[in-house]
Amino acid sequence: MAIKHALPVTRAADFAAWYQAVISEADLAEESGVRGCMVIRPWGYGIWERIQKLMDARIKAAGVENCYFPLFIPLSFFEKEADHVDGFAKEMAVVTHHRLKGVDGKLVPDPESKLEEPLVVRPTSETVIGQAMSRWVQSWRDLPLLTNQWANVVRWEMRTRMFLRTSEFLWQEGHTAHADRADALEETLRALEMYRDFSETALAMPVVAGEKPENERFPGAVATYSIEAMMQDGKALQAGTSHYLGTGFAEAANIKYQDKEGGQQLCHTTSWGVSTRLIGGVIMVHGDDDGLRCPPQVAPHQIVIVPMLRDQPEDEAIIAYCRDLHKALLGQSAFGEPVRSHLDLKAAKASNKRWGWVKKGAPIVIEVGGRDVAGGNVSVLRRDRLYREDGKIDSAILPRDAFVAEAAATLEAIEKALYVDARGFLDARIERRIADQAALEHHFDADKPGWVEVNWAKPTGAALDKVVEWLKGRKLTLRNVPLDASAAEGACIFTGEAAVERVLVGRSY
RNA sequence: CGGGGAGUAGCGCAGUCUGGUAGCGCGCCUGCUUUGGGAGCAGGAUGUCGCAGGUUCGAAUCCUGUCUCCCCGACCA
Repeated sequence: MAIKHALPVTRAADFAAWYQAVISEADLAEESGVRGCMVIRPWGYGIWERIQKLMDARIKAAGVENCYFPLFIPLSFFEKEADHVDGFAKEMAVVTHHRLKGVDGKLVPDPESKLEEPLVVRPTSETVIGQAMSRWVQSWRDLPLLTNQWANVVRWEMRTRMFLRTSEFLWQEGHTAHADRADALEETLRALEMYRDFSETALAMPVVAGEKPENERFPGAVATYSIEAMMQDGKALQAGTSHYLGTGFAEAANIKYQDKEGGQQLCHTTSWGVSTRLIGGVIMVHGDDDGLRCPPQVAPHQIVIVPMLRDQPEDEAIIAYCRDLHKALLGQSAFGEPVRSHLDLKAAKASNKRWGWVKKGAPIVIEVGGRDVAGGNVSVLRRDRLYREDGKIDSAILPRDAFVAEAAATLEAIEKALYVDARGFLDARIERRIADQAALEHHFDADKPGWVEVNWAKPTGAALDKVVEWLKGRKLTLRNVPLDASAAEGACIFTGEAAVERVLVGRSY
């Protein structure tokens, strides 16, 4: 008998529709009525708050300090860095007036209130932070300058998708200034490694860290690095980026320091960020046909207790038993933090509550009925393995005390199981033996083909454009050059020249 | 931004061609029954038909404009 899943559409039937179903059925986010902008609901925002908390701790541990910079950036700041302008000019929201006026019952911008200089809503903050850095950095003793901000940014995207590409999104942007190239590059790679570790540890989402090819660089950057995660449809998602900006932004914003010899030197700057896009990645890496499977470290509630109430006198005893269980769980510690237990006392039918938490992806759902109370047991549902082999719900009856004692270890086991599954999926779908373009093209005819790692000569300029054009015709993109790839041997798959490194090719979001 | 599709109750839809004052399923509310579970029966509530104009005695329906969403493309840290 076919399993009756909680979602109206399966991944296999329609991956894009499934993705949207998870977001809506798990109450992660919804449409806002504003083009490209979403309302992030408590469960979705709760995941973001967990991401913030864990990432912020890592950022601070690296000696980076949080600040806050303005949402509005004067147009003139942007004009100073040519590549940066080119990169973002097409997608900026611009504020031109500061007052409205009633005309025929409608509110319109008051022509009298036109701004001398338009303000753009930040798409990223290199320019305005650079402005501050130029004041903060005077001497070599002020370096390195390590700052970060948690903020919203706006990019007027042509095509938006919940969490993956929204006009407004939430992120953190680290901005640092250094005395020389080596120090700045080290910071760039430190941030990249921080993202790799965070993604794989906290989100159980395996990634490939590497350097982006020239055509994929951040506008104005000298080098861009990324972590790339593989979604269950085989597409790549750029889940985090880190840029070495050279001295371009320092030049534009006049970030200079006096060195030990008394000379004036330009700083080398970096910037790096991860965003609410990570949540889209978690959905497409861990979700299944019953909804989200939320990694325990970022689950707002790790264990949800659902009392099986029947409007009968024994309900009181069940609730008391659940409260006691809830309290015992809160006293446990998993991943070095108190366990996040939630007692669901909402006046809804127990079975509906259970399926609601399954769809939201709560790692462990506990059901407690009269018989459990009598026997001192709990009924345990692990979200990472919902069904038994026969297709029935895999609900285990365990002694209460044993469950409590094992709860933290179980959460850690779930986190690990999610990672192992996703890692297996990723590793099985990186093809490294393809040596010519015909085979490359053929490979992507398959279902969920994943990525291909090939030799290439790292062409630049027009030669690179030609490669990118060829790939584009097949809906393919260059993802990154993995830092841990083996050395290239032989000819470039695209140009036939001697290969210098290995690059990942795949479809992407 | 170009091509295509769509907006009617919380959700999914019918009704639109052929204008006559809004309906179905699920969900929701109430009651009864049921009880290791995604229940059954009965009754009930919920809509300025995306928004704004226009045509008309009369508009969910016809016309114009506009907003939002989905798919494809272009674009895209």
